[in-house]
Order: sequence, then structure tokens, then C-alpha cells
Amino acid sequence: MAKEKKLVEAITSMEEDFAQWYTDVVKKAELIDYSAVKGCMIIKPAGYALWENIQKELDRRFKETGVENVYMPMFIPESLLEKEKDHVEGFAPEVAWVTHGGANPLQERLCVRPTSETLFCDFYKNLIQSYRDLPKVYNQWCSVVRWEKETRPFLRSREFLWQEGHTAHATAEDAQERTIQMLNLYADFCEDFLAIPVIRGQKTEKEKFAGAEETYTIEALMHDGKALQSGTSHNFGDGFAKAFGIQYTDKENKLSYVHQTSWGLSTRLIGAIIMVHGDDSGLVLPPKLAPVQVMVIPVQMQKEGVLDKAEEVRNRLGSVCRTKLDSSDKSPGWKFSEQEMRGIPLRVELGPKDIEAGSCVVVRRDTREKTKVSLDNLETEIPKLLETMQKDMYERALAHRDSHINDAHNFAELAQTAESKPGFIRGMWCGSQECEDRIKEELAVTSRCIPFHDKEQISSTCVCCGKEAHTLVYWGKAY
RNA sequence: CGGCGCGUGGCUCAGUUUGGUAGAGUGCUGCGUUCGGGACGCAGAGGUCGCAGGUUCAAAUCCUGUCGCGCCGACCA
Repeated sequence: MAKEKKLVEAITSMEEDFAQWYTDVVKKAELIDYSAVKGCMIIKPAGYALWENIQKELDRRFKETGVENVYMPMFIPESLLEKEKDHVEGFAPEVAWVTHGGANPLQERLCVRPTSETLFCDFYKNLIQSYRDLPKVYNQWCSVVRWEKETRPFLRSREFLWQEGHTAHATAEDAQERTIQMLNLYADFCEDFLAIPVIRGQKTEKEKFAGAEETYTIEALMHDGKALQSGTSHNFGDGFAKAFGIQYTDKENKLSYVHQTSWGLSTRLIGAIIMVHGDDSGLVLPPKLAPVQVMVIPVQMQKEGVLDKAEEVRNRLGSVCRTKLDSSDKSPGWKFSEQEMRGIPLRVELGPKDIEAGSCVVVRRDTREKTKVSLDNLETEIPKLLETMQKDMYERALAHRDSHINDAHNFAELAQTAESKPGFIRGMWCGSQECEDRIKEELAVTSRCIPFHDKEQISSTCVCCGKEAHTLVYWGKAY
């Protein structure tokens, strides 16, 4: 009992202080360390392995849709960044500048990319000459720098890892189709692979990306009821093309501007995984994502034959899932706790009693449910358990999300709900930015998105001003 | 950038009010006993107290500045 108490002390409980719980989990699961530069984190093996698996799976899905990877420089000349007015206004406040090469001042200062639209545009301008050159569907995996004032591991760091896709199309329709295709790809990825349910929708004018014609988003709900924008897809129309002169000759031998999109998803998603699935014992990883899916923990491994058997189990399981054996000389109890903090989905306990009975004890990380599994059935039972756990985690997150969606029909109700009920608030909106500003100003609630799939008209009047309204908006406090 | 809190062995912190030899727990190394929910004994290694000035016979402690970290707010993936 005293030992359990120590466990609880190691990680602050969610209930007590959610922000501190988050920081504790990030550190205890050994995902990152802080570095010498404010807001720049050292991603440790356990954290980087998550990103590698996200990358691997996303990249596979991208390529199925015809995406090709490229790599662009990390520096953008100031003159290039300034070409699209809205874009530079959006990003200028948070770019880092390189002003010197060695001891000598540069003729033109270079910004460290906060995003690479301008570089891709400059590149496409010469690359694309004919309709035969279209579409271009390029993506890059890289890091970008945004000089944030307030930083938090994964959620907001000054340098972060992401992918940014940049495409050019002949027609507005093609660009719109790609924009939505990628948003759906992100949403499916989050739901299938990360077990995180998302709301797909469109950003309002106020919330859209600097320079975009339309921005689409997937919004996830964290355990504390705050929303996290988890991926975005933008349709640029021909705005950037006109600013950068990206023209091609069409079939009628006329010059036309291309239509562009961009879409991105970042290491921020790791923050979502923590805050959607984690609990007071630490991280809980969805099996499909988990770098290690099963940890075999021998009990009384000094006893003759135990370690041999554990190795045999590890090797057999290794053929059906990602398995490790913890044969370090820590006590079993220590290993159990360690495995829980790191979020490893399944633990296999194997001791003399089990070996005698020809079985082992399998413990699920999410429910802590213990199952006795015959050693003969390992290769079939363990994958089944992993699959069930993945599904259960999604269902649990979905149930949590859906039970944290409330409706508001007028401002008083909106204020009351924002105050007392964490989560999304559905409310009709007249379309004016005045209302959006007022809601944000007075209630600290922002428009998360105009949903695709939930178009229910919960009333006919704006939740803020009471005028006629036809647009349903998901509102919420956000990270 | 505003508000609050914090910087002392790898980690968590005590010591600062009232200046006087650098402390604890945990972790680490070695040996032995243990092992089904963070085991224990013995022996060791490890810190110019974030940094820079100042006051003083004497500074972790007082003063000034500066950098960093956390949380809340504004801004943003």
C-alpha cells in the first residue's frame, strides 16, 4: 500500500492539476528533455519513436494518393517571404532571423522557415510551364521555427517537427478536391491509428491560415475538455500563384494561374495522444502506434528456467507484434510501474507458477484487466487483445468527446456552458466577425470549426446577437 | 509581452527570514541477500548553490542586473 502511494506521488493527478499532470507524464514517460534554448525540446528515444511511427504510417498513406517527398532549404530571403501580403502579416511576428554569416552581415537577412509556402511557390514558378506539368503533389518532412512567447512540450515549441504538403493544380476544383482529400486522410489517420476521434470542419474567416482562401481542420477534444487543432488543410485558390507569378499554358494555349493547397500535421499530435489517452499512472499508447506493444516481465527470474522461458515467449511474440523483454535486475514491481508510465499497451507476466501451469498473465495498460493466457495460444491471443484495446480506446475517447458536447441557443446559455461545462459547445452563428470577437473576448471561447457532418440547425438565430443564422459552429476553449 | 511561482549533486527538495566548514531522499558504482505492484544491508563516487556584478573579515543566504524553467493571460500548429 505504501508502495502504491509513492506511485501516485510521482505523477500529479489529472483531477488536481491537469497542466502539471501533462508535464509530469511528458517527463516520466521520458518523451523529452528541456534544452539550452527556451522552447526547444530534446526529443528522447521514447518520444522520437512515436514520431517515427506517425511518420511511417502517414507517409505510406500519402504515397497511396500520389504524394512525392522533397526537401526545401530552411532559409527564406526576406524579399520572398514578403511577396504574399496576408501571409507575411500572419507570420512576421514570430519568425527568427539570420543576419550574419560568420562575422559578416548578410546583404539580405534570411528567415528560418516558419512554413514553406513561399519557397514552394518560388520553386513552382519555374518548374510549372504546361498543363502537362500538373498537378504537383509534393510534401516535405522537416522542422520549422516559430518564435513563440509561451512554450509547452509538444503543444507549442519554438522548433517543431512536421510535414507540410504543397500542391499545385490546374483548376480550382482539383485544388478543392485535394484539400478535402488530405483533411479526410488526416482524420482517418487520427481515428484508425491514434484512436483519437476528430471533428472535421471548416475554419471561419477569422481563424483561417494567413494567405488561405479556405482552411479546413480536424479538432480533437482533450481529457480536460479543451480542444486541440490536430491538423489543417488549406485551399489557397490562385492567391499565391498571382503573388508569385505561377502560370502555365493550358490546353487552349492560354496562360492560367495554378490553384494551390497546403496541409500539415506536427509533433503537436503527440500532445493530443497524451491528453486523450493518458491517465494518472502515465501514458497510454494505442497499440497501432506503440513502438513496443508488449513487454514481457519475468518474475523470480533468478529461478532456473524462468529467463529462458521468458526469452522464448519474447521470440515467439516477436513474430506477431513488437515485443520486448525486460530482463534488467530491477524488481518486478518497478518494471510494472515503468511500463505503465511509458504507456506500453500489454504486459506479459511470467513466473514459476505460470510456467508450471503452462500459462502467463497478460495485463492491459488501459483497463489494467488481467487475463490468464495459455502459452500455447500466445500468437493468436495477444494480437487479438491488441486489436480489442485499440478499438476500446477509440470508443472510450469517442464516448468522452460526445458526452462533452453541449448546445447553446443564446448568449446567456453560451456563457453559462462555457463557464461550467468543459468541452465543445454547439451554437448557431450569423457569420459576422463581431460576434466571433465578442464571444472570444468575453468568454475565452473560440470558433473551432463549422462541421462537415453535423449540419443540424439547432436554432435559427445567432447564439451571440440573436439575428438570423444558418451556420452551426463548434465553439470551445482551445490549446 | 503582462501576472504569479521557481533555479542548490543526474532527479526531487531542505537550508535563505536572522550571512559563519554544502545537507537529505532518490538515482548512480561495487558486493551480498531479495524478486507475483516501484525490495534491503554494507561500502563508495558525485555540487565553485543558474550566470555577472556589488556589499562584507566572511555570501547558497543581503543588494542590482541578467538568463532559464513552470503555470495563467494575449498570440499561434
